[in-house]
Amino acid sequence: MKYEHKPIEQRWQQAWEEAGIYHAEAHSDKPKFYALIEFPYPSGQGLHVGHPRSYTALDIISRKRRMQGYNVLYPIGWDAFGLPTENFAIKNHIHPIEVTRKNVARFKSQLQALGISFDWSREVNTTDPSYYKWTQWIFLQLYKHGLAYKKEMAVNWCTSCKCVLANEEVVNGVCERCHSEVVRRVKSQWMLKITEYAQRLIDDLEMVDYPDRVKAQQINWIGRSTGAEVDFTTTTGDTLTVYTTRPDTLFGATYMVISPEHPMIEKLSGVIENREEVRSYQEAASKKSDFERTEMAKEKTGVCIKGVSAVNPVNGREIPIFVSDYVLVSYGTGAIMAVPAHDTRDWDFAKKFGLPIIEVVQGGEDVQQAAFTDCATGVLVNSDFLNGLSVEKAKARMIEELEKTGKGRAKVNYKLRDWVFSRQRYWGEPIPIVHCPCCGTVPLPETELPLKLPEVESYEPTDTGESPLAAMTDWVNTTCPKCGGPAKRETDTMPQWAGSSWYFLRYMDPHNDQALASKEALAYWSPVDWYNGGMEHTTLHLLYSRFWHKFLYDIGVVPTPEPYAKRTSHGMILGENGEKMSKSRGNVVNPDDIVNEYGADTMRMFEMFLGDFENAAPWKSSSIKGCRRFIERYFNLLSVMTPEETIRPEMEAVMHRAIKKVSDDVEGLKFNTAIAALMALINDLTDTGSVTRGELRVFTILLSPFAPHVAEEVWHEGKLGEGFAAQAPWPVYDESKCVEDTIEIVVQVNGKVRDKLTVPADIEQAAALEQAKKSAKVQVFLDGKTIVKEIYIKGKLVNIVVK
RNA sequence: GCGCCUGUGGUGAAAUUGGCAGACACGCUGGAUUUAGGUUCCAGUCCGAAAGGGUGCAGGUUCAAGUCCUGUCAGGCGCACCA
Repeated sequence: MKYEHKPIEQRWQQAWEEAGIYHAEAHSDKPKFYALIEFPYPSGQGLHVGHPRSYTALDIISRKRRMQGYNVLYPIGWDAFGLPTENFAIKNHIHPIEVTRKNVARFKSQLQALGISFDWSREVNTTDPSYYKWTQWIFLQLYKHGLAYKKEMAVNWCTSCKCVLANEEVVNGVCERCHSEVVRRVKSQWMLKITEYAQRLIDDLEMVDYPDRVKAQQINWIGRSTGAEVDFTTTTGDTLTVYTTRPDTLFGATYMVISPEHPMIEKLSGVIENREEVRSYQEAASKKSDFERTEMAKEKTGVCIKGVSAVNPVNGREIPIFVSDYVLVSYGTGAIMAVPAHDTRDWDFAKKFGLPIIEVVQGGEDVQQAAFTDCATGVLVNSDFLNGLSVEKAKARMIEELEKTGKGRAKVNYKLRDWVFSRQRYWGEPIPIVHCPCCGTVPLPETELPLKLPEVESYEPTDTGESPLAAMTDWVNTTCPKCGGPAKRETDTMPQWAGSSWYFLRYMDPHNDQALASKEALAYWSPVDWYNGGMEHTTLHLLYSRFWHKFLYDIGVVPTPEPYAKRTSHGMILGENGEKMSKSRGNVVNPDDIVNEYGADTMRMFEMFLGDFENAAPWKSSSIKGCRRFIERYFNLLSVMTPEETIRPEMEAVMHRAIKKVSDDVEGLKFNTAIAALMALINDLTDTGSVTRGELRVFTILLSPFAPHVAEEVWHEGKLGEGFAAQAPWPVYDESKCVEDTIEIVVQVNGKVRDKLTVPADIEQAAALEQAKKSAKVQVFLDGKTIVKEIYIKGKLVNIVVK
């Protein structure tokens, strides 16, 4: 019988579906296991080879868990709102609903062809009104708790998408999605107060099992810093508050800098002598894109504000105030005290404008030549009561002094900004808010959810910065839920991150129309036990959803403070040339071609065998054959199977070791070495020319999470057991059977291998050494030398050190 | 600048965490089966005749280092005028 993947894979996919064996049970006495992968955006390109890497990995885990007696939830859905769909729809004059429906159908068939054991009965779609009803509901709760607010502010505006972007979506000054220029625009935007959760988002990382690199990146992004706010008075009698992480250097402040957007400029415009100069600088700064403004190593620019100066609160010294765009309005107080001796940016600025540089921390080179920024070794000088203190102590002492005199206070700051939550596009969740001329901003009553997107012909983005929904007057004009008078709907929609911030909750109870999920379902399934996804979402989706979940926890909707107990991250699959796969590079591989030619089982094995799951791995088409060959060799075992139900004694140790190796490696995401172990095992089995039914049964179970279709076929053809292979109990290894009676140990002389001995596995030091010294090969190197030291590592080696 | 990761045969990679470097696979070489081979099977395959030498480079710790420490080079990822 020849291995033919197509009929085998079709047959079992259908049989599993009909039997519904991958459906999670709503109630069960079994322990629960919730495995989650990042649900895909159903793009027009279809499935990418990167998708199956993640999906197959957790499929293997999920299948193993089922076989270990867990009630497993491994769901799938569609993160289907988003710009590519909308743009495609506009270009081709097809409604986004229709585009989405088609793309979903394609993705679905592609995923089903891979034999991923998703529970398709719980499929969700973020664009489904019965789904986004609850996205809108969560928004209303955020609004009611003061965490959603509308604010006029400078935002990132993508010139191509014609839409605002969150800070997280701007990469190197360009749009993360389309790589077009991002400029600053002042707009009224809906914001979510993620900053309110900054500290908890850091602290609670302690409660979860995430890779260190993920935690580090989130902590970095949140960017906590500790320091002090210091109040400077101005010669006009106003207060200018700055934030600094180096209050110890306050005596070295020789000038101040405020950002071009700082409100003080407006306030003091009457006394500023060089108003025009300042104003034109402000204008120039506002025209710059984020990229221009933050470009590295650029020349500092600025203007000295004439007619007003600041007074250093600790020494009464009067110092000039500058306006410069190297100070950001969005961080701290938008104003700084400049200590050029100990800050490189201030130093650059001071040098350019000829400002004094006063050393207050000793220990570096000449501060006139370069700023000395090392906090660890310096000692304070020129600083009155701080003189002689270490930087660390001086910081504490200064804060104490400031608090005592009321001129400042300890302060913690975060780089994290609030989340810009509105988008000026059609294909997103409408924000359920009404603007009433009498009542102001009015939330839609929950009973009116979902607020559906209007079905219209045209939804092109506008250049004016208004959402396309604004043009749909029938929809926009409404009545105020509060006073009943005429009012207008909010026309911005939510970003794509909205629907994905809570989708894992919906899977727990996907058809509930009373709540986003029932209390019972949430209590049973929470938290997600294992979430695998890409590193690229670390400071986007992963952070956003942790924020939403914490909020939902606070208002009593969900039972756990963290959504995901364990997070792992797969590496990217690169093109065969080692570069990122992309159309322009011409190195894209279509997963359909592999599935057609070699079969889903080979495709799955191959992607898992590629390399370390957590690191990037280049595609290597030549090794697909190796996986296919392995599956064929396995399939052919059927023809040499003998009817014995037992495992032959000489196979016992290799068998148990393979069970242990595969079981452990799967848990540690070491799929490549788990497969290597299966390959080694089949080599051992085929060396003997035959296999017993008992051996083939164990092998089939071990293989089935990786290559479920062929395993199922062999299970039935070989009559290896009742029911499906996919439901067979996972084998348990016997530690005592993993070891052979005799082992080989290495004998080294001075660290060099000189002989290998076959000895009883439990041999003790004295016996091992004695036998080692008897070896003729070893004696050559001992001859005429004195033994200085003898080392014995049990079961491994003997090392004799001679002189 | 800050944070993180990687560097091992011709190739993708392993190495029980300090104990035989190169498992497993691809490729290649030779042989067998076959009318044929882009099939299957068997043998070989880090370099070197050997002694020996080999994990980006230079040191160090250790009986023993791919693994630990110091320095350095190269590549990648994230953040970045965050005071």
